[in-house]
Amino acid sequence: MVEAAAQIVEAEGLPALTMRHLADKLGVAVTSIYWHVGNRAALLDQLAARVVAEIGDIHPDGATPAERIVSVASSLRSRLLARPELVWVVHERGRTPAMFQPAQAALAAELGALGLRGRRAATAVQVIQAHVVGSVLLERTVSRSRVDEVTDPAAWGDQPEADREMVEALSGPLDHEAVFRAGLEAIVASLGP
Amino acid sequence: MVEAAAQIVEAEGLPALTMRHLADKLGVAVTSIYWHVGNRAALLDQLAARVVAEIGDIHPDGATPAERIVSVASSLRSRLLARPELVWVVHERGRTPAMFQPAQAALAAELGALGLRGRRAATAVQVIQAHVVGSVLLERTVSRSRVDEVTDPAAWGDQPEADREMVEALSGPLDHEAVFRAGLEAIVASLGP
DNA sequence: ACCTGAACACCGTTCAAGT
DNA sequence: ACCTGAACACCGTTCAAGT
Repeated sequence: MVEAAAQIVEAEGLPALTMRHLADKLGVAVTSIYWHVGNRAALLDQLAARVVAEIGDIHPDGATPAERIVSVASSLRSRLLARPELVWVVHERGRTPAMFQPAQAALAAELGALGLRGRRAATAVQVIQAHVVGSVLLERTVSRSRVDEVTDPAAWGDQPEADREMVEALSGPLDHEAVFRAGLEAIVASLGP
Repeated sequence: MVEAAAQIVEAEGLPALTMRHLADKLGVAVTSIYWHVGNRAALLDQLAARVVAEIGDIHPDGATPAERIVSVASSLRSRLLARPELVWVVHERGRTPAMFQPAQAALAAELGALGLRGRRAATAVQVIQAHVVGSVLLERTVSRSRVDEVTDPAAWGDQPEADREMVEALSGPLDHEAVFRAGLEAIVASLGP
């Protein structure tokens, strides 16, 4: 039942998850769903709980603290990218902090190994988290938008002295992986002594 | 009419913007709205266009390129934080790239002054943009969530060797401004020679 | 040119009724 | 314990009809 709901959300988007659509998929009357889950909000909460558990299953990898920080951030990123619609449900139900808590704990341990403590460590955890979230959101944003807008360098037209190669790099297909890595490296570099 | 819609969205949230609610506020029949704007999607597009124009009105300030980069990122951040619900409409209507384009152009100019060109400059623009977006999203996320979750250090309980002061800093009220500045400084520092 | 009410298909949800 | 159909209040939207 929750599984069927998850399939609908990931395949057709959250708006497609109507109680009637779900009932049809299960071959059951709409009202039967209410007996099992209460209502739509409760159903979304169960969906969110699943994703929170999945995303929270962190396994840091690497020989040094810096490598393990990159590892945690990278796997967090790829998991968020793998289930975008369900991650959105988590956010909408206000469970984002719970989803990120295990990654925060893992990052905290590595930052401690780097000698960072207290408020400085807490800030570093959040900077890394913001970078992961921001780059994932931008990557998803591009895939949502109309191509003619992302691709059209004409939007830069009123700046004649603009760097042509850069404009093209920002207008064409973006290298999200490179952006993610560059930002992460800058952050990790700032942590050192 | 678009103004009334904007007020509803910012004050009561996007779900509260129903055609009937808007008609009531305007003292008019529901169907009259359709004559003016077509349908709900078109109304949201007009709303989005307004916000895109507002957010896009960038005025870099500062004596050095680095200072002006910080200025652009900071004013972008505060504008996004000032109208969260309407910014969300922009995102949902796929106009996020248009909303950020002027900031990208301003950042590009400053990066050029720092000697960055081509793909490297394009990546830097996106890293900065991701940082702004990520920190804004996290700040908004916290205000949405149940307090007991954000505040409860017990979630860290299974890690006895955890840094107490850091856990408290991550559990209590967060200093979003500090996170924003720390990340931005790390990124800007990575741009130099 | 602008506004209206009636009507339609679609929502989430409740409830009494069945097995 | 589990499922059902009928019914309700709410959506967005269309359309013929008014001024």
